[in-house]
Amino acid sequence: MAVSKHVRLSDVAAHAGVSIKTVSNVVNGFQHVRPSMRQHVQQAIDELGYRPDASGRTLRTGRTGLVGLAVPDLGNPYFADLAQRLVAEARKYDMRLLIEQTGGDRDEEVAILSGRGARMVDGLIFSPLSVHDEDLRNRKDQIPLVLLGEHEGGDIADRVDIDSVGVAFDAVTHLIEGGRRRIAMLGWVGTNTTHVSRNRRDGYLRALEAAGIARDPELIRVVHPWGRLTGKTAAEQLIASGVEFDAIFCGNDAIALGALTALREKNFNVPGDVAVIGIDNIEESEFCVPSLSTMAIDRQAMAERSFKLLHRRLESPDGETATLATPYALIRRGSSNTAEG
Amino acid sequence: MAVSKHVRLSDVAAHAGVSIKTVSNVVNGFQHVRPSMRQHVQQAIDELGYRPDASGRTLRTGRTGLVGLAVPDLGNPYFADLAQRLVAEARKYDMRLLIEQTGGDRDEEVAILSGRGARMVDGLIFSPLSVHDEDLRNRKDQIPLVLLGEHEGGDIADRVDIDSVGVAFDAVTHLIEGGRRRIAMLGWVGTNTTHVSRNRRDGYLRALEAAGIARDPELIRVVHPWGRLTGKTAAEQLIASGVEFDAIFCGNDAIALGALTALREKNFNVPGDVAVIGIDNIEESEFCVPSLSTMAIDRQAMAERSFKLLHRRLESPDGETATLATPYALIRRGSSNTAEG
DNA sequence: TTGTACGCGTTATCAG
DNA sequence: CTGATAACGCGTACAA
Repeated sequence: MAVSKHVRLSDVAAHAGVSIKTVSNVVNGFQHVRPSMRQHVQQAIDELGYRPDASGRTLRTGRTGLVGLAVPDLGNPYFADLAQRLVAEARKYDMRLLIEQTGGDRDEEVAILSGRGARMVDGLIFSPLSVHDEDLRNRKDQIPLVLLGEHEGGDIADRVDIDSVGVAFDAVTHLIEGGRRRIAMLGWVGTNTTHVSRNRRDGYLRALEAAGIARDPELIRVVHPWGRLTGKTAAEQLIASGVEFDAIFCGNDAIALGALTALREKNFNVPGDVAVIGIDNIEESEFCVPSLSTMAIDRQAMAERSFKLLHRRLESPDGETATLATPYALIRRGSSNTAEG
Repeated sequence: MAVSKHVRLSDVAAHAGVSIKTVSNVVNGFQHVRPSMRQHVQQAIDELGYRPDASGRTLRTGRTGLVGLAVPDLGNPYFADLAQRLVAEARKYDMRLLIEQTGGDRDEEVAILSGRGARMVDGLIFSPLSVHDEDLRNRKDQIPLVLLGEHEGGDIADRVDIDSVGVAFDAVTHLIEGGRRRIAMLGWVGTNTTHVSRNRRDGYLRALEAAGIARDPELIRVVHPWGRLTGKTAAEQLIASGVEFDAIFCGNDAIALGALTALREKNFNVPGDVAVIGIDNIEESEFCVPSLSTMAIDRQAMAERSFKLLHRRLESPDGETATLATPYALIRRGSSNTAEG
């Protein structure tokens, strides 16, 4: 230890020959300080290299300037991109982001909801995967919460909503409009698990129904967890099962990229024999061969709206909760371009 | 406001009919507390829903339990993967990660080095891009610093080192051993900028020299910033320039993926006509067509060693600085497999 | 416009 | 083994 003690507000005050209050006024950019005094104090601050202490300030004001971001996995390009935009957005509000990874595990998600240990963040932006509505309602922590993703229950918290049913509906409808009738879905995970899987399956089924196409349970394949390798395996099993199919709708782009690999290895022509579409529009989808048609979900809008909601909630903690919808759009690329087939 | 005041240590103490110190002892798992007393206090804690306050604790102990991570860009899969591992590693030390994005901008990097605003982290893990040695030496902030990446100056701080010269040397030597002689490099950014570019160029040149191959300035192409699109453009310009080449060594995988796209569009056969190798081993490199040969840099080891160094420094702030080397290895894949050509 | 004094919630010292 | 009390650094009534 020993070497360098911290420079305190009182040290600056002593050095400048003024009171603590005056230094504090200068540091916090208070209005009514004489310019000459301001300059004098600023010089003392610079000379001593004073920098305000976060904990003292937090203890006094109750604000940390930190926002928690809880996502399943930063290694997932979708969440990495989202995190990047949220970090950038946070700076506009003079805040910083504390990252938590849940692994999509329910216990982990619940632990984070209850604030894991310490009141350290002013708010939490949370992209849940396995957590239940009751967990959300039962949470002990009272800090502002913004939920990202599937809209499930009622007005538990502010939300930035992704209409997965609509997204899936549009994706599958695009395949149908391309003349496909035997459309497989890769990405079912079972009834008891994530909303996102269920919603995307619902959208898939509704699109089939709207087009008067009968559903075939053989075409709905489990993928768990959602990833490139699991997607590839599921596609291989689909092929091996001998079921007839002319298109694959995938729960996300990672699954779709895995499916593309499987199809290529089995010498299927995409999109000639089989059309493929994913969801997320991760960067790679634009560059793979063939390029992957997908549903773009506006992550920049998600980031901006998350902080808009959070900021509003910090200003007035007791207002009504709000839900903001996230724009999405079909991206037509090679994997579903029947003109090329 | 109004609704829920925080539950303090003293509230628990009053509720349990004991002193603050005793409650604190229980909370912090102190040794010498009677089991019956411990249970009694724990019950009071649960009933009141008490949870310790981070700022008060920090103010007293001087520890925040937060570690800053400063990287150029989380959207880059390399840094996203690194961040993911660091977040996971942090939890083993009961710490959390605060993410900062520098954009590789020097001013931004310097600002983060001086602690931007508040003493809020116990240490900083920093992957610099543009910052100079003098900036590192001049930094005001005294918190423990772990530098990630190119080893440049002396013992400014603890380091987790990447031997970029050696990495590039191995990559280019692999191409040479495959019979290539006209090897282009995509990823030069000019003399005044990042160390990583300079070091990888040095490795490239040394490998050529070791094999007795003359260097050709025409083959060294600028790419800035390092990305997929810029890589593709640089490859297109290389092709358009009419220079003869039979291999491309790329500064990183993103550039290489862009180059692969350009080569495919111009109907080059990879690896038949042109072999390609990158650096980083991002996930996509394994799945693209043809799969991309690359140099794997052990990011898991980097994450573990970063925290090892940080922890050591927190324990003994005045010890000698250490530099730990990061393992790396050649990953042979389709893009350089001459047997397939 | 500037100075004084207090409290935010925690941990550490030291006496009992 | 437990209790009283003093810091930690800051912001802010309130007084001047």
